[in-house]
Amino acid sequence: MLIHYFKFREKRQIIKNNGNINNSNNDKYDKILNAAIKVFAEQGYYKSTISQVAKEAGVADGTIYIYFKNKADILFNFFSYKTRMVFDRFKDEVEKADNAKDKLRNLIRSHLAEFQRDPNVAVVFQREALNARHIDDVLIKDISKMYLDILDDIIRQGQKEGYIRKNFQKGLVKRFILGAVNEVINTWVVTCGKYDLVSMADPLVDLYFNGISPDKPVTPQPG
Amino acid sequence: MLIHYFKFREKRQIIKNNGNINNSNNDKYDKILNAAIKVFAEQGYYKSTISQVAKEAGVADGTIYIYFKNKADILFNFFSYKTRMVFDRFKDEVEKADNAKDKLRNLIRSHLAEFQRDPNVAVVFQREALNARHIDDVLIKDISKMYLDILDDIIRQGQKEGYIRKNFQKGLVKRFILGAVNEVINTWVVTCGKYDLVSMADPLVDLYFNGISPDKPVTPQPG
Amino acid sequence: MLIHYFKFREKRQIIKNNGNINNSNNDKYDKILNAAIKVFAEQGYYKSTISQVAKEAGVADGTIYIYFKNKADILFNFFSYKTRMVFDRFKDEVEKADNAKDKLRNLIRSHLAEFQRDPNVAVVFQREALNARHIDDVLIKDISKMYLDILDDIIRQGQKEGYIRKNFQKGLVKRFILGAVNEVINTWVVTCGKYDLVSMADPLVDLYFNGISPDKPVTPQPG
Amino acid sequence: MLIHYFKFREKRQIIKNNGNINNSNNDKYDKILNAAIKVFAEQGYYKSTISQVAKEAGVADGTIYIYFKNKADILFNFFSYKTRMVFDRFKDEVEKADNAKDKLRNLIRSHLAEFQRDPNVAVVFQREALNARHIDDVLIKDISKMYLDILDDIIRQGQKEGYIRKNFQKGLVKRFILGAVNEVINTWVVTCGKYDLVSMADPLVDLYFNGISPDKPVTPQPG
DNA sequence: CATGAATGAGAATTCATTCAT
DNA sequence: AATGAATGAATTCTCATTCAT
Repeated sequence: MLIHYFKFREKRQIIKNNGNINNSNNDKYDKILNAAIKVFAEQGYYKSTISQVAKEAGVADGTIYIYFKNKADILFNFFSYKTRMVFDRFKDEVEKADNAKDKLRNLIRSHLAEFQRDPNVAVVFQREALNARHIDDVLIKDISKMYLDILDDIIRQGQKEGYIRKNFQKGLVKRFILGAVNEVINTWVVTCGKYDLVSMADPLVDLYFNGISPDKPVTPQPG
Repeated sequence: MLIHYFKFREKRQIIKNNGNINNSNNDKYDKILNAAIKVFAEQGYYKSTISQVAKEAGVADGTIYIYFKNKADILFNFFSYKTRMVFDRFKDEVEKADNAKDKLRNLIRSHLAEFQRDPNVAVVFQREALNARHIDDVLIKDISKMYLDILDDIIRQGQKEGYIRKNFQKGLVKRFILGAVNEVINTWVVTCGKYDLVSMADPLVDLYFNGISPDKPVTPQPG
Repeated sequence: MLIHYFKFREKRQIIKNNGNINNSNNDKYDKILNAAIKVFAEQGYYKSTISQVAKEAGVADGTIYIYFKNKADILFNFFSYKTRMVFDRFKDEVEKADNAKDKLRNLIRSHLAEFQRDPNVAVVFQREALNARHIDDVLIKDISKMYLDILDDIIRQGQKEGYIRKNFQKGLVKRFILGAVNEVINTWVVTCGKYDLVSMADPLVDLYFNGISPDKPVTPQPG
Repeated sequence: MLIHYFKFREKRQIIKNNGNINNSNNDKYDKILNAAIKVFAEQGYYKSTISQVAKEAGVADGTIYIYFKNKADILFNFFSYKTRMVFDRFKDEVEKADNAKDKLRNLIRSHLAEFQRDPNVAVVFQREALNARHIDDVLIKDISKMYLDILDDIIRQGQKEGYIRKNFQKGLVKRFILGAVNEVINTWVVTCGKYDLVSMADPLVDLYFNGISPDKPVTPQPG
């Protein structure tokens, strides 16, 4: 599926790049993708119809099939195009910090900020990524891995630096971190964005590092 | 919606209880529900068809409509009947412990054990609960709340006992705990249950309490 | 179809007469038929279900198939058994009068009285007879003919007696009379029996005989 | 329901009017409606299936749902679109005459002519209007009322002019007139249009005005 | 005879996708 | 490229009828 996708993507790249900068084709691609995200966010992927997406995008039903292979391909493009962009931004933010602690803080902050900035993307990502994960979609696993790889680097660095202890399975810690952010986002989404999501970043990072215990018994542990 | 459900449930109770112990009606209700869970787990709710569920259950398509109002009602019954049972068991396990630390450990353990015991239930619950949450389903919110209420009690008790610090938003901590277990379960589900899920309980609880920091306050130690 | 029916009827006669006077089988046949009439009257034949009829009759769904070949057969029995009884009573009433004028009045009176007495029978008869007529059902045509034959006799006698003029197609006059009563009944049915139907008999017969003209120019016409 | 209908109709008007004179959209709407009328006439509304209508119209099943909301809506459109047209023609014909007698004659003539011209319309109208009347359909009652209102005007005028006597319930007379035409049409329909329906108009109107009595008051004359 | 759970053929309806314009 | 009417496969759901108990 992924291979097929990239073949297809290639073709689209041609479409997308075959002209001037204010490429109107590219515009339409984005218009449809954004419309789809909105509709998918509101109704879920399966309950959404191509007609609804077309209407939201202000194009004819048939036009969608010029820019996307089929309905599933819209979701596919969402994950690869949209989220890849987002994850790249995460990486950039992480790079800006020096130590693991600040890197993790930056990751969580930009993660929450990104999803707060575009709740529809948040909804679709959170919901459909989970679906796709269970259905075993190569692309999704790829994308999940991107995030986990960022975390991996941070943890490794943190352990070197002594900010992070070493006596645990790294895999578990990554789930622990990712799961908590996701749940915070999901809850925020369900409340329809009633509070400031980014303000959750610091308390959350605090919990990551120090847990819920009041204060730790200080037994010295060499780094 | 919940009220409607209970009215309907009542009717089914009559069917389910009107006979001997080897009640074949009850059998069929369970047979269909379990078949549905299996099919839903494999394909997702929307891609699953009634015919597939019927075939899996070894009954005719029409038979399903004797025991369930419609396709959605199967999911509805799954959440209320199946998960209510599960959550009651969680509560029982929690009760068995005295202090908050042990209670949380018991909760996480039984949670992981339960889902390891029946991975299909796990898959459907994790995936469709999230879907339903975004679509605002009263029942699902009810069920989510049950879990969060258990956590609430534990945290409150832990704060009294001194096991848990007080300087945080309780809401955030609950997400922090729930999100991490969920992610651990999801990951396990995606690997098709290749490792022992329950063994994750203790390390996870350790992370909840102590976080990822080493046990003593450290000064950054360049690697 | 009619032949088939009588074969079937025969079998039922056996059922109906195979015992004591308070034959409980016969009771059940009537109970179902009456329940069906009520349900059909409320919802129409096609929208009514066997389950509804069974519930109304206080029997199990399957029991209906002991007394009736299938759903259509219930309607069939309604027309043959119920309406045949009614039409026999019409004939009796007509016989009680001597001259054509009184005979027609008696017919119309008993017709309206009968339908007023049992509105459900009226509804089903009026509605389904028309349906059946267009679908060309032998039995229905038979029954319609019974009524028209009564009318035929009356008109013939009236013409002999000089009460009824001769210069018209008899067929048309019969439609003219039957159509008017039917419409009066239908209107009454639609108003849910809000007024006294029988009181319409005399004015209607007056219209049959004298029409809507104020008074006729008297040109002598030898009988 | 009527309101809902007009909202829907509006949408269709857009479809129907958005083009050239040989509007193929309009064609298809008519093609389906006429096909439906034919199929409904042959089998009755409930026994007819969408597939049959589609086949008769030479379109795919799904196409029907572009032009009609659902199966019931086809019947609905038949009554409002087709019969409204017919009734307007009735009114026009009535207007052409001066006195009540001629007006009634024109009404009956055009009524019979119209139904003779298109027997399928006649069948469906006669049968389904009756069904709908018992089920209480706003539109049908509306349409029935249109006819009764025309009659009302004629009777009122006739009473002023002296053509029609005054000593009766107007409601009854209207049923009397309508019922007779309907029955004449129904009988003609059942015979599959074997004779000339319009030729029944004059004798029928004669019966309306003069009834079945001979032209002078008679003393019973034993046959 | 009576029951009513089970059946499965059949109907309405939806909607992704195509293709002539 | 863009359109949107048309398509028909696929799905849900109903309900007359059967048959084991």
